[in-house]
Amino acid sequence: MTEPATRDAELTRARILEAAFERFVDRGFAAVTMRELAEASGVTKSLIHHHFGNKEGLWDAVKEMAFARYYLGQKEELEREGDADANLLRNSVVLYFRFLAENPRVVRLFTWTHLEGDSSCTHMDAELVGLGAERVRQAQQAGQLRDDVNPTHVVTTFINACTQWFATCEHHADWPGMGSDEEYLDDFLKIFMRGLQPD
Amino acid sequence: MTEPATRDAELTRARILEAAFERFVDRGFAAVTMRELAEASGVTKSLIHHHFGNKEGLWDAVKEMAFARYYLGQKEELEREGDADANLLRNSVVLYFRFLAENPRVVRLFTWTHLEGDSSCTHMDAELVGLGAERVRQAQQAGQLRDDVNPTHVVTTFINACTQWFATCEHHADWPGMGSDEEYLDDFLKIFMRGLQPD
DNA sequence: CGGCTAACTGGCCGACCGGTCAATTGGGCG
DNA sequence: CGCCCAATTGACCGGTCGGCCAGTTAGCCG
Repeated sequence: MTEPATRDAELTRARILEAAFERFVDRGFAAVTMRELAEASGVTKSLIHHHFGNKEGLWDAVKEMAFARYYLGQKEELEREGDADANLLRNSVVLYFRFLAENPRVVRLFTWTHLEGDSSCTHMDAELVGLGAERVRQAQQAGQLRDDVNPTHVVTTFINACTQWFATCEHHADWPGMGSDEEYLDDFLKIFMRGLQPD
Repeated sequence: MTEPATRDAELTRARILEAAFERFVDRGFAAVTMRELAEASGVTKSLIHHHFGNKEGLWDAVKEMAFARYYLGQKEELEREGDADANLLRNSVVLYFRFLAENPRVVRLFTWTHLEGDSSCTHMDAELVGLGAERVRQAQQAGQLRDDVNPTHVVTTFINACTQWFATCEHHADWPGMGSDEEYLDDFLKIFMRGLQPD
């Protein structure tokens, strides 16, 4: 990286955060060293301690930053929508799937976070799922979706099906019979949307 | 742990593997030390090196053991079945879901493995999914399932929906609106099975 | 201009890491 | 019994870890 012409604490923090985000998400908290992060962000190890306290503090800051980006993006999409009908649900699935496709690091970040039992994103996630579930509930009451399933489970089902797809995509990329991202999405939507049609 | 009365290489290996499995799966490869594993399995660090070469060798052996258990169990279930109809698919979902519920460490093992980009289980997984997809294809040809979806995607969809549920279960255990394992499974099956009904 | 504070550096520390090696022990086999 | 080899031990190694601290530098404000 190019050196900053002048001292800028905010810029320095951002550069450290970006380098740490990449590496923590790619290889995991324990496998990344402070020395490596210092070199990658063009500062000294001591400076990272100065700004973030210790390694855990840096990791927390990385997660907070990434979660905030994710949360704001998702919430914006959720609130942009109009009437709660079947098409809205379909659209939400597509948007979520596309978001994950374009932000593979987010999937990995959530995976690491869940593995280490960190619950710092629980409330954020709960709120987003709650908003989605409310839309499903409205569509159920409008007779647009079958109403004998828990709206929260509807949202969770498609989140799970999308998230796990990208969590394992390198793994099954070239299996026989496995299609592309878009083909999987199409087939999932066929099953999911017909499975939710009212009687 | 109690000490072995007599020297038994096979038993020693098994005890090391078990202690390593627990800890690697709970906290990840990089966060576990050889010293800790030695103490936990009641042997010296040198003995672990004697039996498994180095830390990576032990991790590989742990994965190999766990994958073999998983693979044999799943294959047995897949081959026990009778005619390929809709009910068989439903039953496969239930069996897979129950297996993950009873073996939460397996979910974590796969998650770690995927995160670190290890493809050692790719062929095993591909074979199991292939077997399942073949059953789906048979049911499609028998007119028991809709035939305008890729059979591999059908299997992948339910695997993803089940796996990710358990990968995040601690995370959403007490969210408002979220039901129990069985309630989620019921709702997923409602959506999934109706979504796959032939026209 | 001068001083104060925060940004930033380099060197150092004790702890602990994975791994090695020579020595010891014990069980099985001729 | 006595040999032999694998199982097992404990001491030790060089390297690296996260963190600390005393000192330096640059911008900002009065």
